[in-house]
Amino acid sequence: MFTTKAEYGVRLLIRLGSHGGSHPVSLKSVAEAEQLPLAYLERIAALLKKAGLVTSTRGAHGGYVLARPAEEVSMDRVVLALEGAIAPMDCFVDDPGSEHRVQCSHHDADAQHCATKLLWTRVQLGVIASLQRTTLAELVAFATREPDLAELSPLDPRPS
Amino acid sequence: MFTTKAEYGVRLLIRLGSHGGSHPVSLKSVAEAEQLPLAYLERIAALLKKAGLVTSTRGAHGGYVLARPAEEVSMDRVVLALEGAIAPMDCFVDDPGSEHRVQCSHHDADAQHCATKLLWTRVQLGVIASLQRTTLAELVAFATREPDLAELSPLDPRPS
DNA sequence: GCAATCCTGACCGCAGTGGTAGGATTTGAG
DNA sequence: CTCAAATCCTACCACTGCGGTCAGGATTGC
Repeated sequence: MFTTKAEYGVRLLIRLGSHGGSHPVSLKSVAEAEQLPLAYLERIAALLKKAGLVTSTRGAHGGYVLARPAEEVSMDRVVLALEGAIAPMDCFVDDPGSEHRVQCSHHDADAQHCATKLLWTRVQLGVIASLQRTTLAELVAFATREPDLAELSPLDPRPS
Repeated sequence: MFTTKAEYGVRLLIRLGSHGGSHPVSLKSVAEAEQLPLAYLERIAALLKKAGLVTSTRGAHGGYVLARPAEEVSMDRVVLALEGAIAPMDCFVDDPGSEHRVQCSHHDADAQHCATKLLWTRVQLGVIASLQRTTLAELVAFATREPDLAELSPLDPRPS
């Protein structure tokens, strides 16, 4: 359904949200803490930047910072930026520009009363509603509590 | 997210539900009516039969019949039978036998407070809830009603 | 017997995912 | 000024799974 881009991208945002925000966070540190490949994470961060969810500063001691406070970041925009679309069926492209455009496999005039369209529309609304209800701040709070497993530095809960 | 197995399988069930149910419906007729490849549809029908959603009669004039009335068939069981799992993330396997078993990428004890787990759980519940609310009878009624009513308001979001 | 139909296994092209490689560019620190 | 740290960018690639085909076998009504 969703790919690892969404998984890794959300984890990256949680790391940025857990950080104070005074100075930027490098992808290298996130990749090491989350055990993710750095080169792959770079391309994921590019998606988030293109969507305006993060800002970047290049050069030494550069990195990424959340463009807006975590409370104002709802996960539907995040997943949309990372996955490109939120659609339960591949023939089901949600074009935000126009109204609800649906390219069903029932391509012709038959598509007007395509019954599966009704089903996938409900599923899509269910997914988007679940994502909209969740903010990044909520996930950050969930990730940083229960500090018994990471007492010394709650931002760096590496075991071993 | 979902594959064409779900799309084709649901359409097959709608065809079976639209039929009276007196005598079985052959896959060949459904394949021609829906413009689907017969050999592929056969394997999809096997999934529905294995899940106990349809019954089959072999031989000449054989075919498939709904195992239960369409009102008692909720779409979550249908999609589960066709897709094998309803999970927003590949590391997210819903095992109905035990409790919520989650194999997150944070594999070890760290998975206890894995923040993405919270997000994907909500999405999964949203999808399953949307599917559970929809019955096959509802889709059959939507598919068999007059087309002129559908053409007037194709975006008609009436929940009825 | 024969045709229709369900059933089964093997096979296969293709697109996308997940990841790598290699570099180019910008910037702070010494 | 130089170097290292970091973001950027493009191309490349192995692998998996999807969508589909093919061939054949098993079962039944006429």
